[in-house]
Amino acid sequence: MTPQELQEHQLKTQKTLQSEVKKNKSITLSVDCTIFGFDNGQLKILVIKSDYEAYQNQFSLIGDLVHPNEDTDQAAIRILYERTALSSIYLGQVKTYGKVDRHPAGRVVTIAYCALVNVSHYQLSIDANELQWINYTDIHTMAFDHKQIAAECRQWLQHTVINQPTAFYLLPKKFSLREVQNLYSAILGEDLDRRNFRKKILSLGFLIDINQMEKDVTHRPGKLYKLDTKSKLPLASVLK
Amino acid sequence: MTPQELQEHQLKTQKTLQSEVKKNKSITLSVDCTIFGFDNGQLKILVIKSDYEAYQNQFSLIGDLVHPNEDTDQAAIRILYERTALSSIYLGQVKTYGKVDRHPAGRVVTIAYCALVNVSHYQLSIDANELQWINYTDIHTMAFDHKQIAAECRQWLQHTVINQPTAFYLLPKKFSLREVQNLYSAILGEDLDRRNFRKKILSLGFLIDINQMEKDVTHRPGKLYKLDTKSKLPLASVLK
DNA sequence: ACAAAAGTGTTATCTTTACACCCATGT
DNA sequence: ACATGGGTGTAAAGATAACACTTTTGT
Repeated sequence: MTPQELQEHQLKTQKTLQSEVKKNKSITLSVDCTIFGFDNGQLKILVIKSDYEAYQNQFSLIGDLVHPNEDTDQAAIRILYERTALSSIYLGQVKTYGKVDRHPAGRVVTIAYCALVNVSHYQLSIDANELQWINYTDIHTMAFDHKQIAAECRQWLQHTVINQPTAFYLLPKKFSLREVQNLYSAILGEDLDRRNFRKKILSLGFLIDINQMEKDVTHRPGKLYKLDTKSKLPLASVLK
Repeated sequence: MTPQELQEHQLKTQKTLQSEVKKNKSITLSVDCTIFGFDNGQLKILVIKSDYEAYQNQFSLIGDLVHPNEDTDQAAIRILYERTALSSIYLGQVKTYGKVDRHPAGRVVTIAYCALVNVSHYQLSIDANELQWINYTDIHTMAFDHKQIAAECRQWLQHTVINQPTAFYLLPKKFSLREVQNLYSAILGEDLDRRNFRKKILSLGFLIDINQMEKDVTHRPGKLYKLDTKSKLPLASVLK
């Protein structure tokens, strides 16, 4: 999809959602994705300005209705692809939100997914889509129940990264240990002891020293590492 | 609801589900509960014989459609109440299953919940409902994707009981440490060292020695304990 | 020279595991 | 008397946490 097509699609989707929901006498199902990125030492999420009157000027997560002939996991993959043109991402289902009054347009139950993308791979169509990255810590209010959803996705992310090497989806292919530590620190929301962190992360055995050094840093360059591809990341169950 | 009413409700539900789904052009939403119990040293789940031709003589989980004007959490509470007449149970949402072809009647997306009930409180309407408890380890096949759902609920249970004192919902109010250990052992699927287990569980500080002993056991009676009600169990987020 | 982060080990504390004997009750 | 599980402590191993100095690079 070109940026133009994306924009048209998006406008159509957002304009028609309300009427689609209203004419549906039963329950409408949607997917909302909390898309995390990491840039400049900050944990970010990708959001869009809501076009609902009731939520004017508030941000909402990236979502869409699930098509009747589409797996819900596939809907999450589609939504991400439409917005980021990335297909190599980590996707996990987090929780389903089903309160009767959670959506002003009618009865919409939404399945929340968490997505991890590498911001340096992601360059596309932000302007065309009016999407933007905001610091997770800068979120004060969001449209619908999206603040709660984002918060639970963040908790999910915290659990995930301490059990599996999934955080690396947020980093470029090559990275220094400092970047890894800053990332974990941002996700977990706490400072980490540098020596202990390095010992620990190296002892887990999935980082490979690629014999290169950082460049263009204003201090002593650190070694660069990559993730051991043999250490089979659990490439999102939903992407299997 | 009386057992008779329950039975009528159930028959109606099961007969009409197929047509309700078929006449719905969009997506139908259901809730399926994996209801765990603990009896005779065995981890059990409550199941019902499927009345779908394709799944004749196979067991299925207890579930129902979500009503259009009903929170999904409330639907889970309702389903449990209809089947067990218990409202003091632990309920947690586990995962949503949304494959297009997962249900023979059409497009049904189901939200899986895990429920923990105290079998000794539960006496009601099993015959009337054709419900039965089966050993978790005896499950070989189930209708639909229910075997997978039950397996993921079991994993969820394993994670839950090692992080929170939720397992006690499966026990009577008074219990011996042996019963607690057997329960954990059944849930986790591994043997546990008796001395270490006792030290650990007592050190967590939520068990209270009630100065009573077991009766009617064929060996030296053990002390009985109860759960400290001050240790605020996270009474299922969905039950708040 | 200075600022900034890289790189590196040791010690104390806590947690986990492994393991064996005597005791109380019912049959 | 015997069978069954109750009740108890200690030592070794492993994991975690706290902590400071020298080195390399860019400005």
